[in-house]
Amino acid sequence: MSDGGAGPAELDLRQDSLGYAIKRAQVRTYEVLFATLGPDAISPARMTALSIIGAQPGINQSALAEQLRVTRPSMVKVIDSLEGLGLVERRAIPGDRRSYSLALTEQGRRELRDMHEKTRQYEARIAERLTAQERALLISLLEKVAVSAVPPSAPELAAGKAEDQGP
Amino acid sequence: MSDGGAGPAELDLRQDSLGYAIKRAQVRTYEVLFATLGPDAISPARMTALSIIGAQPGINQSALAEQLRVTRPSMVKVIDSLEGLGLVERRAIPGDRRSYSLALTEQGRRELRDMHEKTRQYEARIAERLTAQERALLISLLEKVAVSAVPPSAPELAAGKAEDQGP
DNA sequence: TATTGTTATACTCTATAACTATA
DNA sequence: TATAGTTATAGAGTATAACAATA
Repeated sequence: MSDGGAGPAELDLRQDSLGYAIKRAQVRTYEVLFATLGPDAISPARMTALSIIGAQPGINQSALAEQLRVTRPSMVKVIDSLEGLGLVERRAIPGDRRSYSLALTEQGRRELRDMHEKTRQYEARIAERLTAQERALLISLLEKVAVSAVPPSAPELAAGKAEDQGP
Repeated sequence: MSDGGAGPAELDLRQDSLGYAIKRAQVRTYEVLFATLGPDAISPARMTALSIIGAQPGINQSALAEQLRVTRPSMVKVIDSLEGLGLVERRAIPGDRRSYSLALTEQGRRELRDMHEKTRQYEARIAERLTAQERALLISLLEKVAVSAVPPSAPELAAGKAEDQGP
């Protein structure tokens, strides 16, 4: 084959690929998310951080970093920005002066409620072609993928390429 | 609520969220992908570019950029790196000296075949908890999400935050 | 004029390594 | 010694703007 082709579609990596189907859906949902939230929205990782702090007030940065799957240094910047926006507070903990207790400010709670309303629209849009049953089924099937086993030594290998967990 | 909490889990953005379920599954599949491919693998975007060039030999950079959903300047770097690795060639087109005809080299074809074998393992791993029927169902449901309508003016708003399309 | 590819530049996000303070 | 947070630095990936060559 002198034209540089690799032959028929057998070698098309996108053909019958669950991984590709997930990635494509995720890219599209992010397009819808950004369009729904508007240009001034905080990033998905920040949204999730805000949501976790709201749901688990008092959590510290290390535990939050673990849940978001980012490193501690990366977490610092996220909290810095959320604090700079007046959405989150670092509060001193009486018993342990090494760490902070993270908490939402009043403005943070307002922002979270507003985000919750906007993400309801977003959720409706990305599921517009699904019945309620299909949507629930899709979520449960995705859960099964999300708990698939990572091969040995995977965390290390994947370390440099990880992505944050976002809505 | 003086502890900074936002109330009960109603405001947990990750609760009953299709968007979050998709993102979580995608993050996990990438962990498995990187672990399966090993540390020296080319990036998912490069893999997809290679696959598209293999399936559509002669495609030019602009058309490829469109399929990968990246800008032309970004495409230049991807092709530069694939050419630097000896996997892809820019060939002159007799009729139009503005653009190149992209084609795989022999090494590029070998690389693509090798990637195809590795991604088979990867696909098996991420689907390990699914039956064949569930896997097919999941893909078809994800397709419905991937074609969900982007709200008005979405492409512009999402432009600065887009991600590449990967396997 | 429109299209293709390129360069220059900058931004966001993430990581690793080394450090300080505290336990 | 171990843990929490921080700083400094670097790398990958993406974008926009401006430009040259060609159609």
